Amino acid sequence: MAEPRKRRSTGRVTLADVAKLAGVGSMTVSRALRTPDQVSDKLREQIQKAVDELGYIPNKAAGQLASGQSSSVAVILPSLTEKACTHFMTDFQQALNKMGYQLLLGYSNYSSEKEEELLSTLIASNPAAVVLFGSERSAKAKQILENSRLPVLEVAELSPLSTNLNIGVDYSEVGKAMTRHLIEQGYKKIGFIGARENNSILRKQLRGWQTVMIESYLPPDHFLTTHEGPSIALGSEGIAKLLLREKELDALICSHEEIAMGAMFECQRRSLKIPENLAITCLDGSQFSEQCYPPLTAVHINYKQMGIEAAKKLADLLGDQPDNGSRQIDMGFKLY
Amino acid sequence: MAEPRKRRSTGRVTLADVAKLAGVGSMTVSRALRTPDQVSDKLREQIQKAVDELGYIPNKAAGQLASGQSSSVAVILPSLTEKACTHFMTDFQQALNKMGYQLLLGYSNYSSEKEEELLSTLIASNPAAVVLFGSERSAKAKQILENSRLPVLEVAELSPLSTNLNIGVDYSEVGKAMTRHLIEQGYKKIGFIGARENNSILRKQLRGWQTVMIESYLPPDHFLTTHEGPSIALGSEGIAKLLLREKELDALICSHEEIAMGAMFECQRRSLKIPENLAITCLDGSQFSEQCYPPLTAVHINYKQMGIEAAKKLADLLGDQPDNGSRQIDMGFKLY
DNA sequence: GCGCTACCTGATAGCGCTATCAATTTATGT
DNA sequence: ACATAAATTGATAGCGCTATCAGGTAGCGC
Repeated sequence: MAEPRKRRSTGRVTLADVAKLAGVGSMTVSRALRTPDQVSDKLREQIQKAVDELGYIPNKAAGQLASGQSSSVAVILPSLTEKACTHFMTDFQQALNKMGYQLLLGYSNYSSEKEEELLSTLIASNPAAVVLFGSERSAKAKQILENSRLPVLEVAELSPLSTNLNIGVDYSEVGKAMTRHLIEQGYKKIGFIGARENNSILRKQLRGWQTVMIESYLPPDHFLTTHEGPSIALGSEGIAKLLLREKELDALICSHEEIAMGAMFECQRRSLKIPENLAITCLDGSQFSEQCYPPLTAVHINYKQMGIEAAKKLADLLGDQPDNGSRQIDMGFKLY
Repeated sequence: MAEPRKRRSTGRVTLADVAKLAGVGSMTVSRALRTPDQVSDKLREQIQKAVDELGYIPNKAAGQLASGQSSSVAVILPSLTEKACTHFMTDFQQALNKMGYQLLLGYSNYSSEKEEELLSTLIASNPAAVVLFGSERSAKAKQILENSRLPVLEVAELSPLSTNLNIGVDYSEVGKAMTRHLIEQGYKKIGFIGARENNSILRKQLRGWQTVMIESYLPPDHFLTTHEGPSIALGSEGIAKLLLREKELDALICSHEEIAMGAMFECQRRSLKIPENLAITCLDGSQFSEQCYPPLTAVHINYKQMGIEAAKKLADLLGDQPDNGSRQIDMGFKLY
C-alpha cells in the first residue's frame, strides 16, 4: 500500500475540519465567520460550537491569498525613538487595530537604501496599504511603490509635489513661525541648531528660519546642523559653539526638544538666564517645553491626532468610500 | 465573447510572469530566488534579468502557505513611547531584518485584555515566533500562547517563573542598587516616585527600595505611585507632594527619567539644590541623567544590547541550532 | 561503452481559504 | 395558487507559491 504521500500539512485545525465536525460545507463555515448574517441562525450556532471545540484559528495567509485582500498595513518610520514617530504610531496603531488591520513595521534609520529594502520586503507581505513617514523618497523607492500599485499615505511632512495621500504639516511654516515669534519679542541675534540635516523636514525648518531672518534684515548666520539624531549633547555642545562665535546671541531655535534641553542645561552651567539672556524655542514632541523650568516657547504638532486622521483617511481609502475629499490634509501647529 | 471570467488576479507580477519572460519553468525561478546555488549560472542570470525588468516582488502569503514557513515575528510592546521599548525595538528590529524576518507589531497599552486580543490576531498571521515585553501575562494570554505552540521570548523583565526564553534584568535588584547607593552616600530620608504602578516592573523596583530601606532601619514611607505613564508633570507634582509630607526628604528615586526631570524642575522652581538639598536618582532610558545639569546618578540598562541579544537568541531558536544554552539571560545594569 | 551517481530542470499537486456560480429552499406578489 | 424574487448552501476552481518526484544531461570509473 504505497501511500501517495504528496504533501505535509501543518497539522493545525483547518476550515475543512470545522466543516466536517459541524456537518456543513466548508464554504458555509467561511461565511459564518466572515459574514455571519449570510448564514442561518441554526447553522451559525452549530459552526460556532465546532469552532470553539476545535480551537480553530483561521490561517490569514491562505485567506489573503484566496481573497486577494490583506489585513495588514505596512508602515516605515525613519526612527523608532523620535517622539514625532512614536506619538504618531501610538494612536495610529490603535486606530488601525480597531479597523481590524495589523501593523507591519519597518524602521529605516533615515537611510534611503534601507527604506527601499524595507519597501520590497514589506510589500512582499502584501499589505493593504503603505504608510510612510516624511515625503522624501528616492526614485527607486517611488518606482517600487508605483509597481506595487498600493495606496500610499505619506504622513508628517506636507509636500506639494506628493501625488500620494498626504497628511502633515508644512515645516517651513513651522520654522518661520518660530522665528517670527522671537523677532516680535524683540530678539535679533537668533541662532538655529538642527539635527538630521539630511532630512527634508529639518531643511524646511532651517529654510523657514533663514527666510524670515532675511526678510527682517537679520543675518541668518548662526546656525549649526548635524547629520546625527537629536540629543541633549548636541544642544549643549551646539549652543557652546554658537556662543563662541557670537557672544551676543540672544535667542535659539532648536529642531527637537532634546536639543533645547541640552541648550538649557548648558545655559544653567554658564548661569545664563532663560529667557533674559537667551530665549530658547523648539519644535516640541511632548509636553516638555511647558513643563520644564524655565518654561520655553515651542511649536506643538499634534502627532497623535495625526495618527488618528491618518487611520481615518486609510479607512476611507480601503473601504468603499470613493473619494471623501482632499488628498492633502494640513494638520497645522500651535505655538505656545 | 463570454469570458469564462472565473477569478480576478491582483494584477501584480507573479512568478509565472517572470518564468515566461525568462523562458524557464516557474519552479526554476523559485529556486533561483531562494536557493540560487541549485540553479545553473546561465539560467540564474537570465532569471535575475527578468526579475529586475518586471520588478517582481514575491508574494509572501503564497510562499508561506505553500511552504508552511513563516517569515514574520510578532512583537507586543506595552508602549510605543517609553524609552525602554523604543530602544529595545530599534536594535531588535534591525537584527530581525538582517535575519530576513518581518516585524508584526502590536501595542497593548499595558492592558491584559488588549494583549490577549493582539496575541490572537497576531498569531492568526502565523508568525514564526512571539516576542513579549515584560513577563507578566494573564492566564488567558498564557493559554493562547500555549495553544499556538509558537516559540515565545520574554524580554526586559527577568522572571524566575518564566518557562519561556527570557532575556532581561532583575528589576528588584535595580531598586535595591539605587537605594543602597543613596544610603552609602549618607542619605536617609529617601522617597520613591513610580509610574505604571500596576506593572510588575515598577512593583519590583518599589519592592527593592522597600527591602533595602527596611534592612537599613529606615522607614520606607515616602513613596507615591500612579497608574499613569511617566511624565514630567508626575515628577514635579510628585516631589511637591512628598515634600509637603516630609520636609526633610533628602533623596528621591524615580522609576523613569521623565519623573526625575520633573522633580529636577520642581527643585529649581523652589531653589532647592541638587544634590545638596535633594539627591535624585532614576532608571534612565537614555543619556539624560549624565547630560543634564546638574547630572544625576542613574541606573542604565542597555536595552539596545538587549534587542541584539534577543535577536540572536531568536536566530538560534528558529534556526537549526538545537539548544545553545540557558533559557534565561541576565543583561545586568550599571549605576553611574 | 555501460552503469551509476550527481546535478539541473520542469510538470504536477497541493497549502487553506474564498469568489463564483449553480442548486436548493423560502419568502413574496398578484 | 403559481410565478418570481430573495435567501441559503455547497461544489468547483483557483489565489501564487513550493515540495515532490520524474526526466534529462553530464561526469566518472572501469
